[in-house]
Amino acid sequence: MGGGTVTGGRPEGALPELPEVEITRRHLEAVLSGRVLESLSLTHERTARHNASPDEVMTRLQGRRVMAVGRRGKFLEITLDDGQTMVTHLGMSGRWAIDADETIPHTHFVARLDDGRTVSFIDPRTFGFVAVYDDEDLAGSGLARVGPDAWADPPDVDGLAQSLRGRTAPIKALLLDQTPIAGLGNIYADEVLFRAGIHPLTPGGSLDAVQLGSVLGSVQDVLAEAISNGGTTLDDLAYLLPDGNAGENMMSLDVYGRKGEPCPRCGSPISRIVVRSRSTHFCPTCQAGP
DNA sequence: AACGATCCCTGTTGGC
DNA sequence: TGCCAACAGGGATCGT
Repeated sequence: MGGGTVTGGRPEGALPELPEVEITRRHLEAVLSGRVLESLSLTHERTARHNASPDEVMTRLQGRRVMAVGRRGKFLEITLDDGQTMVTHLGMSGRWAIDADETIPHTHFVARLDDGRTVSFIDPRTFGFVAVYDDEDLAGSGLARVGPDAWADPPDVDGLAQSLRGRTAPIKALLLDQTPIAGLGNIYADEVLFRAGIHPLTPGGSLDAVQLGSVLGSVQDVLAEAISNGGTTLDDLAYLLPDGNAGENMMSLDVYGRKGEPCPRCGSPISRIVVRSRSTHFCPTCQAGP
């Protein structure tokens, strides 16, 4: 067990990426849509860091009705009835829980709804946040810099080619950048490149149309599988779905966290390198070097 | 502009 | 056994 550590060559911990955020969105949508936020409790300064203070967040949310729960990349956008938007990001260790025990450690935010239910934000490492924006705030926020959603609004080959043109950074780094395509994190970026047969250090701008098509197809395959499996829980104490269950996608990971294990396609030992300070797993045979 | 480095943060672990 | 440095990573920010 453990958060973000390596044991026996297998990293553990929670890494909320697009599938985990999408599953969270669906749960929150079911509970929040049409409901009024009656009472708020935001008890951690850092969780409110995108606003002036926790008090400001609570005041601006108080009494608002939820109109819609959307998602772009790994950001959740909760549209309110007065034109404001509540934006939340799970960071590394954040999760939303429904009707949870409010004494769970690292519970930084609780909203009680007009039907008596509650939604809680639990985030040990506080990389996540809860923010309230008006339109002007939103335009200057991190959400405004996020590119097309990898699942709901994926770019086509020409669009991706255009955003990668001339880029010399490794494709792994560009997949994590959230600008060319939004929603992939460290796990699924590695899985996508494995399925596409592309070495993670390949300069992004050097990929041809066939390779970009393969990347985009792999993105859809990897995300569809992860969502249908309920997301990836690497650690039964870390990432949990809002209903408290664990995702079952870990068994479907081909390369992430499998350094030294045989490639599921060719049997070569999986390699681990570091790209942009992020652990990167690939098959040296199936993903020939740049 | 593009790219890389640095920082934030905490639970867990491996080394001593 | 116990202490503690090292490690994991998304996004913001800054320097080159």
